[in-house]
Amino acid sequence: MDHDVLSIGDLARTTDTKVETIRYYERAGLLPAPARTAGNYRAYRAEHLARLSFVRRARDLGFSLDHVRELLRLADQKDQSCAEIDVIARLHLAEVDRKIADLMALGGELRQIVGQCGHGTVAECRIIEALSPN
Amino acid sequence: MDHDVLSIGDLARTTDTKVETIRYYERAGLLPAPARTAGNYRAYRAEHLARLSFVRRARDLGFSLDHVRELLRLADQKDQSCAEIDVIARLHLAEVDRKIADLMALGGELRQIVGQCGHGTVAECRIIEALSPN
DNA sequence: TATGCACCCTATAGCAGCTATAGGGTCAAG
DNA sequence: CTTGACCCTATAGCTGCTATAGGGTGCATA
Repeated sequence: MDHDVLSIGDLARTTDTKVETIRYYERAGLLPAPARTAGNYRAYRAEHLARLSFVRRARDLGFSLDHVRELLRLADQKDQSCAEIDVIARLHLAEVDRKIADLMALGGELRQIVGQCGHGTVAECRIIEALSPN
Repeated sequence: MDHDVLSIGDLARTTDTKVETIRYYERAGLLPAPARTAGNYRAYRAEHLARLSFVRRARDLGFSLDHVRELLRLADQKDQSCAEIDVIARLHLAEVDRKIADLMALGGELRQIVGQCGHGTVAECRIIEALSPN
């Protein structure tokens, strides 16, 4: 009947996160430890839901847990400049772009290798040849 | 004076691989355990060098250790069809393409978010806003 | 001969970011 | 009063290495 209290399972369903992951985030310092019920169950409130949603969204955007921790800390200082937030986001974007470039180069090489396969025996396989030294 | 025997350090230098990684590959079943010297040092030969080079090349192309193990096994059956090799390579290529697509979508979102930053206070920060629920 | 140094050995723990297990306790419904 | 869904902690596992600790080997030099 406690309408503004959420169990860990409620929170998991609402944010599409596994229960174990939520407990892991707590241990990792991404979520504050909530109050406990008489039976030692975690009792979450709206603020926890907001915070977990923030974490999930940042994770979906590929930020590392370290970056998420930083972003959370900065987000709490409402009167400070958002310069540091901008830096983190730009750094992350640069890394994403770098990863894309790496994967595209790799994909190009792979496509070339795969395209040469003559579907014969292993002895004449161009893929194996491409992987072999000399 | 043993000219066709390589120490683990030699192999490491030649293939640009860390010594620990070579030992790890042996434990992981990617490299056969080589003969040992009187002093219990690993004594590698040309065949090990070739095999490690193959592994490195496959890893550079992003194949998982499981896939590399499979490729090694298949590469040894010279008279079999190379169909399975082709399947592994194509599967991997598909995964690379999928990752690129994911990262591009993510990069697009990030670029939009970063572009909106007005460089004011955290309270008005569009990045934080974009990460926050509601 | 001693000693220093680069190299080698094993075993084990650590990294990210979870996920899965074991072995229990809680709580509401039937 | 038992069943079943949920919750708890602690710990181990995953990938692909990398890094330590605590030793042994082998060669050159003082």
